[in-house]
Order: sequence, then C-alpha cells, then structure tokens
Amino acid sequence: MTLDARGGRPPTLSDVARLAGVSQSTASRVVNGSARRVDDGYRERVLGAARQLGYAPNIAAQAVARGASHRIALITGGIADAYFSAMTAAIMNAAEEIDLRVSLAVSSRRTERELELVRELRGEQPRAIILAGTGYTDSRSDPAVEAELLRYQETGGRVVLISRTDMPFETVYFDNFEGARRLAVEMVARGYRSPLLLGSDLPLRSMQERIDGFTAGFAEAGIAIPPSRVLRPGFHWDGARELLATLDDDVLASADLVFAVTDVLALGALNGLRERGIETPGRIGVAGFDDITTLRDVVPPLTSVHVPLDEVAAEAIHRATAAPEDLRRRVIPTHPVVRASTPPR
Amino acid sequence: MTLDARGGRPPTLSDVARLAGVSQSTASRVVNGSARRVDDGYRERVLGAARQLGYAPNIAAQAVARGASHRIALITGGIADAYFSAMTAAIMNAAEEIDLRVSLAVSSRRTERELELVRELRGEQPRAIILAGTGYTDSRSDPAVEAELLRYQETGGRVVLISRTDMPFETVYFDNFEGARRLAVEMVARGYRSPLLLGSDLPLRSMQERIDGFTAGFAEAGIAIPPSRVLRPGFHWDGARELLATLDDDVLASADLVFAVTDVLALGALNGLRERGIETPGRIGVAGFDDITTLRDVVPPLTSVHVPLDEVAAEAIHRATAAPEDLRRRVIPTHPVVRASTPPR
DNA sequence: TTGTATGCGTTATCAC
DNA sequence: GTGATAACGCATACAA
Repeated sequence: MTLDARGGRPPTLSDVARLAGVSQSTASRVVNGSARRVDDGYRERVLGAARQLGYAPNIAAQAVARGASHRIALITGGIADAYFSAMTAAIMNAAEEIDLRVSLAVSSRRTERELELVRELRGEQPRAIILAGTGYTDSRSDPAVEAELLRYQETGGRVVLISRTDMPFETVYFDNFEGARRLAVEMVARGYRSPLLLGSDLPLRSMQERIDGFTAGFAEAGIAIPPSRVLRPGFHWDGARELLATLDDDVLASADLVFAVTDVLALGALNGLRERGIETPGRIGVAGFDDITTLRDVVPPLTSVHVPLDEVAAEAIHRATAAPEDLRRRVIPTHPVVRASTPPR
Repeated sequence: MTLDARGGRPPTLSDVARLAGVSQSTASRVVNGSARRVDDGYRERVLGAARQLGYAPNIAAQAVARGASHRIALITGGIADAYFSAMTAAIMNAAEEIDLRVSLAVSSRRTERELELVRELRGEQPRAIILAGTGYTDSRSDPAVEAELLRYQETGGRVVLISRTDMPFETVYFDNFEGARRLAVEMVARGYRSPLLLGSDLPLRSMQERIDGFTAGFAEAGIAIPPSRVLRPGFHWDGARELLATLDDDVLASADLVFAVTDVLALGALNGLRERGIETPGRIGVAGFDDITTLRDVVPPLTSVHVPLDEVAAEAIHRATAAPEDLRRRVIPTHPVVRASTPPR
C-alpha cells in the first residue's frame, strides 16, 4: 500500500483534505495556523492525514497566495572569505530567530554580477534585499544596480546596505574611525611609536576611515604618521604577505608595528614578516581589524578591533523588517581587543 | 509620472501585457523563452514594456505554474567553518553553471535541526536535496531524517550525500584512505619515522579511513603505528591546539610528525606546538587533510591531502540532476600535496 | 466553525 | 503566431 495519493508527486493540501474528509479550507487552516480555530476532532484528522502522507506545504504556492514571502535576500561578496562567511552566518542566525529564510547570493565582488543578482532576487519577492559591503564597489557602484534597487524599493521592497555608503538606502554602519583611533591610543600606551599602515588599494570609504582613525589616535600623542608609511597592498591575504616579504629593509627597520585595515591583511602581513625571518611580535607587532573568530586565534593571537557582527546582523534584519518609523540611524560601535600580537614595548 | 501600473506592488505580467497591448500569453512567451516564436514587433514592445515597468518574473508563481523549481537545497554543517565554506562555495559555483539556485541551510551539526530543515526545504520543492557531511552524524543519523528524505525521494525528489555514508542515498565520496596512504608514503620517503596521529573523537567513517590509510602507508615501510600514538582531540581547532599544548613531553619527544585528519585540526596542532615553544617544522613536521585554500597558506605552508572540491561539487550537482541511468558510483580521488610544513628529515 | 468560490502570477493547452 | 481559458497549490472573503 502506497501512501501518496498521486504517484510520484508530492502530496498537496487537497490530498490531505480528501484523506481527512474535510474541505481544503479547513485543512489549510490547521496546517498554517490561521486566526480561525478548528474543531479538535477535525484538527486531529487533518494532522493525521498530513503525517500519513508526509505532507509539506508548498512554499511557492503559499507565497503566491499570500502575495508575500518569508524570505530576505542577502548579496554578499563571497562565502569562501572569512569575513563574509562570518557576516553571512551572523545574518542567517539573526534571520532564523524571526523565522525568515535567507536567500544567499554571491556577487564574487563583480558589479555586473551584482546587477544580475538583484534582478534575479527581485523575482523571489523577498521582504528585503541586504547587500553586505563587497569591498570593491564601495565608492563606485553601478548606477544600474542602484536603479534596480530603487525599483524594488518603490514596489514595496526594503533595501539594506551593510558597511557601504555608495547608495542612498538604509545603511548599517559601524564605527571604523573610532575603533581604529582607540586601537591606536592603546598601541601608543603600549609603547609603539612607529607604525606601518596597510590600507587597501581600492577607494573604499570604510577602509580609509580605519586609516584615518588610526592616524588620529597617534596624532593625539603627538606622533604624526607620514603618508609614506601608509602602504596599499592588494586587497587580499597574499598581497599583504608579498608586500611585507619584499619591503625595503630600511622601511621595515624603523617600524615597530604593522596595522592592517582587515584581519585577513594582518595575517598576510604576519606571514610575510615570518617568511622574511622577522620575529613577531618580538621585533614588530601586528594588529588588524574585524576580529574574525576564525582568524584571530593564531600564534600569536591577533590584536584587532572587534566588530560585533551579531549586532550588525540584528540591526540589518531589524532595518529589513521593522516599520519605517522605528528606524533611527545608528552607528554600531567597535572596540579594540589587545592580544599577544602587540606586547608592550 | 509614476511607472508602476499599480501603486506599491511589483508589476506583474498582466501589467506588462497591458502596456504592450498584447495578451498575457504572448508576454509570457517573450519573457521566459518558450518554444514558440513571437513576432519581432510584438517581442520588442513586450520587452520595452517590461523594461519600462521594471518587471521581474515572480519566481514563486513560475514554480507553481511549472510544477517544478530551479532550485536545489544544500544542508551544510556551518558556514563560518572553513571546510564547509569552501564546499558551499564550490557547490554554488557548480549549480550556477547550469542555472540552478541554491537554497542554503545550516544544520550547525545538530541532528534535530537537520530534521527541521529537511521538512522546511521539502516545501520549496527543490530538484534535489544535498547534504554535505556534517561531521557529526556520519554514523548515527536520525531515522526520522532518513524517513523524511525517503518520502521526498518517493515523490520525485533526488537526495545526494557528500562524504557521508549513513543513509541509503546517492553518495559522492572521496578516497580518504588512498589519499592518506599516499601522503604517508611521501612522509616516509622524506625521512619521517615516528608520526603522531590526530583523529576525531567522533565515530566518523571518513576520518577513520584517513587514519587507516595513513597507518597503512607507514606499514608498507615496515613501520607500525601503535594505537597509543593515535590521539583524538575534540573535533575543532581549539581541541587540537590544547591537546598539543598540554601533551606529555615524552610522547612528543619521540615524534617527528603530526598528521591530523583535517586541516583545521592540523592548524590547531601547529599553534599548540608553537605555544609550547616547539619549533615547526624544524623539530616536528605537520600535515593535514582537505587542502582548504584559506587554511593552507600559513607559515610554513601546510602539507595536506588535496580534495578536489570543485570536482566533488560538480559530481554532486550531476547526481542531483542527471537521469538515473547516467549514474555510476564513482569515488573522487585525492592526492597528497607536500609543502614546507614537512621538510625532508 | 465549516465549506464554497475566487484570486494570487504564471505556464500550458487548446482553438483560432 | 496569437489569444482565451484552464490549470498549478494555496489562502481567504464570504456565505452557510
């Protein structure tokens, strides 16, 4: 005896209703939890039938009937990347708490791909589209993407940006400047006097703010950081590693600290220094930014600026779902976490 | 002048058809690419109207009407984890190539969550559900999960397992034993004689195969690895770190190599050794398994066994979509990659 | 409380 | 080639 009413196809609500001997509406009311109450006898029978058939509600049909989905779309730069994985994980957790499914899309940091994705995702009629800073398009996003998002917004969608300020939408931003400034103050207190800064070769506002904040922190102690000591390796691990491994001896000789604008870069730098045979943190301390869990636990544990991703994610989900009047612009604070990679000098 | 025909709601195909002055059927034919041809004049007008309205096809409605979606569901152990991120990225890439969207769900390695997810995902009517080895439930999965998946399969779905053999479904498996065996042979050739093995404290078949393969490789050279030299730290980074950092001196004294069943564990071990002040690879070499890109580039670069995730992903997508007759059981080969973390002795 | 009827946005089957 | 019309699976306003 086979269980499914119609061979090879998933059971539908009609199948359940028929087996339970009730109308489809009644079946619908018990499986979805409508406002209306259903007689306990019927309720039992429907539930039993559903279980017996192995019924699972067709989400697409529900979305069509309801005219709205329980999804949000997340466009991220890449999931193999430690920063974006952590961010994605945080957002999925936050979304799960309020029973929102996340449609994940990866732009691989290509603007044209981003446009395609926005188009595609719009078709899923998500409650909101969240774009997590891709790290490439911060200052020069495609106008077509903006237009597409604007359309989406005009037709009832919500757009939330995380750590990017290149488009006029709700933005969750964290305090890059202040976190870096406070880190710099800590570093000065620990005796560091001559930092080398690793920025980004891309014109990213968030990264520049970290440079500026750090510079400001040292300036408070009367220490100026000349532009020549701000280096701009390629955006990734290997760029930083190579830059440090091949840097002029005399530049390095006078440095006692490397501050990189991301943890990934900091680790690249750390490895570049090691390859070169320079003892860290013995001769040169290393500090990063982001405080990604999977990255900071190296030897020596990495000093960094903590970005509370859970908070960022919660704020993003809030902006994605809350009533407009509940939205106040808020910058998430960050704070330095000093670890063994920057021992007192 | 506002563009949308109906204020605040996404434009529908009817809106497009109306604006273009054609029937809904014709509009449908041009926007989706049906078999039927459409007159070029009409075609242009429909496209124009769609562009003007910023039309995006409602995916859910398409899925309902077509009776099938263009999605596959992926259940993975966690995205903040380097191994699973890499796997997820590979699968999303492979899926993208054949225009399949991936619904990502994270089980956080909890079996009961896995059951919930299968239930939920079934509702999306995906073409297939892929479960990437969670690393926890390999040998003792929940019967309820299996039953649920069986139901899904009976009603036309496809189930694909990656690196787990606990349930009777299509499985993509890679050659843990042979990869580890060949790595062991290489290590012997490089002069290593007394390895310490880091397994898993969980009864995972794949992990045991790596231990067995490595042991077999040494056995070929006449070197037996006594059970006492097979350690089982917690499954993660920190477990391995702590174990190595606190291991008895005499156990360590006689060892010249640490082989861990995953790269994550290997890095934990590497850091544990460093904390302890033991020089690597000078005094003790370190090798892992998986060859995760984001993990291997440390100092020293990590010797590992390469698992071709792109191939694994392609195979999984193939099994998820190909006709049943095209399926032949195939084990993906792996191969050792020797790097600086295991210099010749 | 329950059932009937209608609608959601789309595709597919049919005549034209 | 094009356009009515009937599905698809589900939710809901309304009638009973």
